[in-house]
Amino acid sequence: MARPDALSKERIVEVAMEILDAAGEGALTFRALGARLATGSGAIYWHVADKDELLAACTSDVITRVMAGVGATAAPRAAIRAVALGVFDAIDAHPWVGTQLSREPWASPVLQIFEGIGGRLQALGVPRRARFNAASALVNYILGLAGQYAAGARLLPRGTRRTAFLGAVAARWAALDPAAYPFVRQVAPQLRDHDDREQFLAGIDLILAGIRTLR
Amino acid sequence: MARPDALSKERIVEVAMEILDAAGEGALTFRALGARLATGSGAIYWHVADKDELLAACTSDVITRVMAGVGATAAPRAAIRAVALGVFDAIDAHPWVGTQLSREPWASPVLQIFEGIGGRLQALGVPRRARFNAASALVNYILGLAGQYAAGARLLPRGTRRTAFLGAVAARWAALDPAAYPFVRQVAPQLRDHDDREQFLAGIDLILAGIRTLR
DNA sequence: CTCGAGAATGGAACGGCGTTCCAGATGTGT
DNA sequence: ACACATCTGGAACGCCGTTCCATTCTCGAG
Repeated sequence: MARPDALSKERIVEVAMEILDAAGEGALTFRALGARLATGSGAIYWHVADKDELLAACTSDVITRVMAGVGATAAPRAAIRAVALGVFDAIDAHPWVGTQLSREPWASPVLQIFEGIGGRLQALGVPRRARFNAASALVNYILGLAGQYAAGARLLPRGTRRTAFLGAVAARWAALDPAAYPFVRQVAPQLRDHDDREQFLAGIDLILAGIRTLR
Repeated sequence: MARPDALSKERIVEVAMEILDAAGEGALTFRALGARLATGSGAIYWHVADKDELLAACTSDVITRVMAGVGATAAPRAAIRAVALGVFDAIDAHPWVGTQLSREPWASPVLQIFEGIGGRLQALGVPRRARFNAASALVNYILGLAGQYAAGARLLPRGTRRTAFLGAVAARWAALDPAAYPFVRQVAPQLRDHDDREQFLAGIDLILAGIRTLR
């Protein structure tokens, strides 16, 4: 043991995240990983059970850091917003995290988010019975965005300006059948100009406003 | 043309849905499809561009039927709930729809849902400027559930009782570190006994309550 | 009625994937 | 120094989506 170039789960996860960030989810294969680590794919399996475990470890890494960053924000409303924004920013920086969160919602990262949000609901004055539903609603909303954002990243030709992309989609929306899609046509201009992060936060605030009516 | 056993996109989609419903997303391959249709995989490509298009066609089929079923429900709040529940029930019956919705949120089925919800917001008294965000929040929430439900279906050994499964997860939640997961431990019993559909609807109502504060 | 062109078919072949297998290298305790 | 467990790396397996192409089928023009 203890060769200087030794393989380890940590090193594998580290390189896997580099590949994911640099080239997207499709580029992470055990062969690519082996090449980057100058080894064969078989060696990797000594440290990692399978691809699912590897992706879970990568995701856990990111989300654990996010939750640590939120720390002990005092005000419960601010803390919930901080958790949500932390997750949003993590997905923005690493779109593959979005895929993973919505693909394995029973895994530890989602549980951490659930705890981070649910734990502040009592302080918000939410009655005990309603807390489970309230926390689920917030987490569901976050996971919905996670999947959507990851899908967008999958679609975007690497490096495409997001504004150009939104403009193209907005144009397609505006060209829809007015009889079948009046609402979509109406909001097409807002799609072109909207800010994802702001809209995400507006949704969180909407749910928080709904939660306040439970008191 | 017009042989009695002729292949067609409709027939392919129909059989694909049978496979998806009977054996899950993993079982849908062009080879399996070819076997069921008594043809080779090459013939299928004459009618369908690729697997993505095939899955999109299957999903579109399901969601179009859902939206038609909702029809012209008069009261806007009831209509929004009907759309949401229709989507929920469709995913419950065909979990692969959940995967597909959250994997391709820019595609037509999600747009139909978006229109079906957004179109009623004006009648609900939501100010014009807030409608885009409100509709997005509801759709995001629905897509979050979609992904989660599909993930659950992927995990469940075919035919496992859902209650047994929930009991097992609840037990795992109850066994977590009390210092790190106080909230999750607290709600574990509620997870065991909760009804997915009710909880989903409670989330919709929570967001609708939040939307009402916008008036 | 014939027959050629386009539509449609089906099965072989390609490249790539996750995963398994195993012969060998490497470092450690005795 | 030697046996042994740990660890490595590359070949091989069985799938997958997709492409390719020789063949069959259908129908309208001559």
